Amino acid sequence: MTDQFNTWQAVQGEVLRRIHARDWPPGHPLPNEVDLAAEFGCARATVNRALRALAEDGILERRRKAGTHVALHPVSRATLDIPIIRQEVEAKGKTHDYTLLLRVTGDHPICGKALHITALHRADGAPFALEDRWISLATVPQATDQSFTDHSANEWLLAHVPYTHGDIAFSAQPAMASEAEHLKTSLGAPLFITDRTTWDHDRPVTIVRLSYAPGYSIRTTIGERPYSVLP
Amino acid sequence: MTDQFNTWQAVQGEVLRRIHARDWPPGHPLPNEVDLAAEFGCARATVNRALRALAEDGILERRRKAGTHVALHPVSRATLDIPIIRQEVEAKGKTHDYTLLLRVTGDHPICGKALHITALHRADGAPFALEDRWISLATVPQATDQSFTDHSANEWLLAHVPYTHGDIAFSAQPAMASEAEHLKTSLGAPLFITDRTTWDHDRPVTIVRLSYAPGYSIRTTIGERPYSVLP
DNA sequence: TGATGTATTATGTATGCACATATTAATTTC
DNA sequence: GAAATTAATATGTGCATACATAATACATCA
Repeated sequence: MTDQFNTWQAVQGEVLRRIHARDWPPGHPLPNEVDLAAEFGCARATVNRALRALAEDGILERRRKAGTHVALHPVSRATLDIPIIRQEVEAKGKTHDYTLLLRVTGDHPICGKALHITALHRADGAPFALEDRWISLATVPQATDQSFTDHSANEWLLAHVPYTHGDIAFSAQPAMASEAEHLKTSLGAPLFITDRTTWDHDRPVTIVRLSYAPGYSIRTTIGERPYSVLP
Repeated sequence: MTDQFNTWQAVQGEVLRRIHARDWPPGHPLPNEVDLAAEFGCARATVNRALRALAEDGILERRRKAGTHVALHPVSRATLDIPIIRQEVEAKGKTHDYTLLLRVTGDHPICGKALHITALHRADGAPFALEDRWISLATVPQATDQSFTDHSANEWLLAHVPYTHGDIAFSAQPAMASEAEHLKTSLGAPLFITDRTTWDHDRPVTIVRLSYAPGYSIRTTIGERPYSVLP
């Protein structure tokens, strides 16, 4: 016990320091929790807390009995916060504006009988994103009562309809005629697209495609963590 | 204590169930940890573990003294795993192939004196992604000794050079002349772009732009979690 | 030799307790 | 009445202990 590291952040900082200093290079096994706890002069639970957090970030790999190793290929694990569009626009210091373009009922291969909505989001008056959404009426019958003229379906759904899980895909697609028209860009211009499907257990809730105006990007960070909290 | 929920997963499942069932709608306060522990018949630490995990996922918001509330706008929090390109290609069941196109030294506004590398990644022979990279020679002098003809800089850096943090941006950009040529697509075609910068403390390590061939998308899921692990 | 069962081991997690800390609410002071 | 002080409270975290569980390593047996 050369030093005292008695908070889990301090332990985590010291482990990170050793990894960065290449005392423990990629693939290298760490001492077991009991030994580390003895060395750091803290409880095993504290070491566990620190190592578990690092494993969740993809920096360490842990297997029962096999022990803890520094990840061989430390996949950059980034956390994306996907806000509602109004918040996204307002976070840029611009005013959000919303126009409903279409609201009809129709059939969708996944949603079944569904409300089909198209809307345009603007930031300071300029086109920001085009929303093309299907809301399953089997799962969300109360959507029929909503006009979606004042507030976006995005926001109303989050606040009033629960979901258990979903999936998102990001891609780059050429602007189709309707997209080019509403986003005031040229046909075939590169658009950043997000396709999202959300479910409540096994029932589809909504399927939405957001086409962002040219110049849009999403940003995030990797490995940003309190570093080396010395005791 | 109506029922016994003595694992943190069981507690988490029950809390999620109540949120989804709208017993606790968005913005609603939860009972404090002591009361929940009494109700669930478990230790407070177990409740804490469950609620902390939900807060990390953005489902709950917790503040000391103020208590725990169901998130008002449960921002979809998605975790992206950004693998090295070889793994990404091989995960699709294709064979990865790599060609170094350029390797010169030059100056970069952020990296300073740097190694400039351009390379093409292929999947089953078809262009997959174009890599345009600067490696700071002040931070990574040993890069000079690497030819980068056999293995990608991507992989070598991860295995041999530590970094503490970085940032990533995703966007859609029209193909420039060199991109169109190497990715065998037309000028101005929509490309999915990732720009990444990594740092070791305050020193830049590498700056890389990956331009993916048309049709590429990244996918992830939200809220995918073991649900309702009953006791 | 090869398959199978068993012991060992490192992590995973529950418990009860204690104290730390942030933040709100109440109270006092000017 | 406003500002500063104090008290109350919910979460945050540490510790020691115990047992659970997964996975490896070893021994056993056909």
